[in-house]
Formats: sequence, C-alpha cells, structure tokens
Amino acid sequence: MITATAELLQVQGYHATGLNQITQESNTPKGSLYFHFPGGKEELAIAAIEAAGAEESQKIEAVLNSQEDVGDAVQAFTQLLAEGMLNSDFRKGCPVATVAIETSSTHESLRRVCEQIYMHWFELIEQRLLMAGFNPAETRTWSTLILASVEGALLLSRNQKSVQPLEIIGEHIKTLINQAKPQHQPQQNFSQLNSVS
Amino acid sequence: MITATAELLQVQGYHATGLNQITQESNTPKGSLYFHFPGGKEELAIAAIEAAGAEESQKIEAVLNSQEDVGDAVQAFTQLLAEGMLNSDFRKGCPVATVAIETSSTHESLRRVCEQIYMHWFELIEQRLLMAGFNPAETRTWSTLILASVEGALLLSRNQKSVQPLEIIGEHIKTLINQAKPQHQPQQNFSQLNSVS
DNA sequence: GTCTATATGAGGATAGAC
DNA sequence: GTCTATCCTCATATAGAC
Repeated sequence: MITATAELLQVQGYHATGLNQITQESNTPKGSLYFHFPGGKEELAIAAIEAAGAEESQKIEAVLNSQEDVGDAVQAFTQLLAEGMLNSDFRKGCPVATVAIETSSTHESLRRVCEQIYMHWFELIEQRLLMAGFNPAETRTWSTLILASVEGALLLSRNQKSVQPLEIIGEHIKTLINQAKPQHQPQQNFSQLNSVS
Repeated sequence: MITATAELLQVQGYHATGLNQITQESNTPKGSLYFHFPGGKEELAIAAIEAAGAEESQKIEAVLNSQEDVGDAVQAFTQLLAEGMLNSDFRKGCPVATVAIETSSTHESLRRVCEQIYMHWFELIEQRLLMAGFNPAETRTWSTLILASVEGALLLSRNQKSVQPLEIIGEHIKTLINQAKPQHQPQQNFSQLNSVS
C-alpha cells in the first residue's frame, strides 16, 4: 500500500490522489487503512514519501560513487534520472517534488518530511564533492547548484516531455565542475570512496 | 477573479483550490463563473496561469535588463524572487510551477500552457545572453542551467522556508557566467539593450 | 448577463459486525 | 486485526428565476 501510494503521489500529487484510488490500486480494503494509519491520508502520505525518499537516496549515493571523476558522477546522476523519465513516459520525475511543492504552505508535517529528504540528498552530494577535493565552503555552493538545477530540470523535463533539460544541465555542470575542481591531492581516493556503506 | 485564481493556484495548487474558494475570495457569484468560463475550472485555471505567466514575464524581462553586467542581471533576478518569497512568507514561489508539476501527466491543456510560459522565459534569458556576447550554442546551455536552477531553488527555498538556496545559486551563477563571458565585442551595447520594449 | 438553489458524485473518515 | 456499510462534507457543474 505504501509503494502504491508513493507512486500515485509522485505522478499525481497529494490532493489529486484519493484514498479510494489507493485502496483500489493496492488491493487493500479501506477499513484496515485506518488501523495501520490512524492519522489517515496524511500519515499514509508521510510513510509513502519517506519510503520513496529513502529508496531514491540509495540510488543517488550509488550513482554518485559509481564514477571516479566527480563531473562524470554528476552526469551519471542526471542520466539515471533521464532514464527514469523515459521509462515512465514522463510520468515520474522527482518522487518528492510534487508533494513538496503542494504542501509547503499548507501541510507542515509533510513539508518537514520533504525537507529532511532534501537535506539528506544535499549531504550526499556534499560528501561526494568533499571526496573530490573541494573545500567545505565550495561544497556548499556547488551542492546547492547541483540539487537545485537537477530538481528544476526534472520539473522542466516532465513539463516539456523531453529529457533535453536534464541532459543539458548534466553535461554543463560536468564541464563547469571539472573546471573548478582542485587538481591537487584529493582528500580521499576513489577506492576509499567506493567502500562507503 | 482571474487574479484571485492565479494566487490560489500559486500557493495551493490546482487540485487543492476549489471553485467555492475562488468565488468567495474574489466576491464573485458562482453562477457567472460558468458564463465567462464555459469550460469550468480548467478553462479558468488556464486563463489565470496565462495571466500570471505574462505578468511574471514582464518582471523577468525588466530585471534582466536592469543591470549592465549579465552576471549582475542573473543575480538581480534571483534577488527579486527571494524578495517575493519573503514578502509572501514563503507562500509564493514560481507562479506556474505548482500547476505545472501537478498537471504534467494529467491535464494536457494546462501542461501546454505552462510549457509555453517556460519557453517564453527561456527565450528572454537567451536574448539577454546573446546581448552579452554569448554565441547561440552557449546561450542554450546557459539559459537551461539558469532556468532550471532558478526553478529548483524556488522549490527548495519554499520547502525550507529560507531564501538561502536562491541566494546561493544567484551568487554562484553570477560568478560562473562572468568567468565564461566573452570579454570582446558584445553583439549589442547596453543602451540598445535597455530600449527593448 | 447575473445570481440562487440544487443536482450529482467523490472526498475523507468512522462505526460496528466478524 | 480485518472488512463492509455508511456518514458527512465538499467538490464541480447546472437549471432556471430574474
């Protein structure tokens, strides 16, 4: 039920997704929903977003550490997202963005959940940049630019039904970050990096 | 009524905004709504998004041309957006993003309207870059990065209730774009640029 | 052209049998 | 613990008086 909810939230958003649709899609009777989630729709949505966010975190961490070059890593990230868009016929962008933007001003609990997930992704990117030799002050600005442009490109790609925005920013950030990359003594080498849990 | 609808759509989104709320907020009786907009909610939403998008276009064009330096222009853009967020207590981000992300997969007509508005903003940024001396191939990648990161930063800033993401990407893009800027013979000078309608 | 009253359905939530 | 039947509210949309 949680995974069904997560998928519906990602594609349609919070308000467009009804409890009827969730129970129908997941073959779950409506009665037991309120046994497992006494808080109703909002509590179920929180659980679904948290699960989807955690799953996405694992993918992000894996893809960022799949490439030795930090620019390649960012591009691999955007390529992964582009594939996800194509595979879902542009129905699935960021698993939390739709709910985040819908509930930022109206549902404080959901807003906080989304905020925590974004913070975690932010930290994953920062760690990868630190390993590439950037200093802490630089990692902050670069990771913000990366996360913001990725989220924005997901929005634009979904709206345009084209992966062009994702591909363009992936290629461009790769170029920019490799120009800015410290060329001397990265703080950790790639083999250490890859052994992270 | 259109402006009231536009504001509600921006803050709450399409599905969270009811016709009752619109008529109440704008002191309009419900009956005449369907006289002016026979298509109902969807037609009204289209009109509202188009109006909000056009208004925002004017602001974007004005602010991009308010600074002689292209990096300053981008930063002035993000500062304007940051002020809008603060003035609305983080309720108003991009006037079309919420509807765009909600309807990309479900309401083709609204999706198209949002797409057209984004295309227009894209062109405004491209024109500004061309005037700064960038060649057409470069303008495409830079304008995509700028629009994507601005949209993403708006999403993150709204979700975090902090203008930090907007300020960071504004400052960072300013730096990056000035490093990449052609130093010789811009195609048009600033006085010409400012005379654009 | 403008408004009131209402139709019709779907929303989230719950009570209570099993 | 699980499911069915149902409540109440609110949604969009319309009919018809003025």
